[in-house]
Amino acid sequence: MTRQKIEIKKIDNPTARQVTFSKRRRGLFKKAQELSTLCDAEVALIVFSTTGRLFDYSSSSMKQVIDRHNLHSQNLHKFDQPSLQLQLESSTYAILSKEMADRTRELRQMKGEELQELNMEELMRLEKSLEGGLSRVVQTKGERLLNEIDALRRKEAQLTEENLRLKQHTGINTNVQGHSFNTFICSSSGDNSQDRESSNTSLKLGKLHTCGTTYFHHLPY
Amino acid sequence: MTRQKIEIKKIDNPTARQVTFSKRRRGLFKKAQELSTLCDAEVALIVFSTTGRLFDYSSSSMKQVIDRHNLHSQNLHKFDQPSLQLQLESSTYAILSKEMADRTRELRQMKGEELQELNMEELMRLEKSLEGGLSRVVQTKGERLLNEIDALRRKEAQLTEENLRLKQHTGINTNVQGHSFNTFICSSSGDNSQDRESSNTSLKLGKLHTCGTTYFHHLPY
DNA sequence: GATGCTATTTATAAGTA
DNA sequence: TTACTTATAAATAGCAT
Repeated sequence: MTRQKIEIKKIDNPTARQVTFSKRRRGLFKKAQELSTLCDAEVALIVFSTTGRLFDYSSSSMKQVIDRHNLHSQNLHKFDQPSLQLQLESSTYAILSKEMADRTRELRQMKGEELQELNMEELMRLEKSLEGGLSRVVQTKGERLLNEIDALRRKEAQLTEENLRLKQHTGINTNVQGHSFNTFICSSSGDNSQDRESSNTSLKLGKLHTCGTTYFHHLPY
Repeated sequence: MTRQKIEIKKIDNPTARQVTFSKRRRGLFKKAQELSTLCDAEVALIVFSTTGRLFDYSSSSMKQVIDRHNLHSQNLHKFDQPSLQLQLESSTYAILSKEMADRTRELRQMKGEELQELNMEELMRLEKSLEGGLSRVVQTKGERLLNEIDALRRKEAQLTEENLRLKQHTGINTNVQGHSFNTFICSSSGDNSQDRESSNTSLKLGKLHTCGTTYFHHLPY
């Protein structure tokens, strides 16, 4: 394909054939890998040289891909096993397979793909579902963060107290100020410096919920 | 590899990913075939798209290549003689079940359930995913609605013009008022009785409005 | 989804080391 | 066999349809 265009037919010269095999094999495997990475596809490639050497590649596991391939192609000739057991298996497989397809599609749609096949009503239902999920996720995240903050604040209080006790014991007089985490994080509103107990958690939760999406994005998480 | 060099990592845009998949898949299969022809090699290639579609190629027969591959790699697990067919099937079944479970869980999590088993990082990733999906859904909805509105406007203009012409021809002086569609959509109580065309679309719009999630607020997505 | 169109990037046939 | 080089053929990313 370069210095000179070549015809696609078996290369006569064994040496040249071997060289070409080596080069093109690499190219092929590279392309296979790129396809799987770029397009999130499952790829398996098996090559035997004339001399019988094996080269293979699989984006996941060769066994998995081959199994999956068997599944797909067995649909074309699934008549060849009168075994009842097998029949049952294949029918459960069919059911599973269908459910799988449904779920996959639903998942992709929740990620905003394949929307063209939805009508307006379904689109709105999807939107509602996403809003619901998002709101719950955001709330969970908020709760999680508040809990951590609360825990930290307790620890702060505890440490401060301990500190104080130590200072009294040693008679050293250092002035250590404890920052309120509230103030630190949500400096928007009033002065919260005196609430060191969890009582304000519920309050904050409500606030989170109301405020909606981006809340703690500036937190060091 | 052309207009611009691309990085080999999963393509974010689903549409672009699909296009690339289609193009590169062809290229890959062509190369596989060329290798087998030029170098007299035995080649098997299996590709599953993200959507689960199967594409395969084999220079001889897929079964033959896979069997040969098993021979070579069986050094690693040559103990599984009982029934290769059954083993394959039951393992595929296991794989399918597992995938099914994964997908079900992911789906539930997108709907805001079972969030407790996610750590903060996963939670944030989920949030991002939801935001992305929601934004795409909202955008699709908006585009769809705008298109309909546009179509209706055109029809309105056309009908109005025709109406005028007819009136001039017949000399009849009927007073028909053309509603602005804007007005039409936003007024909940209006009298729509004179819309004789595409009444079903108008209806849909009305219904949508009633369904009333946020309406055009999201359009600029 | 696919197809067609470039401007570029890649792959690679031949040859050389 | 493997590793470079180079001129050229192929593949393909980004767009438009």
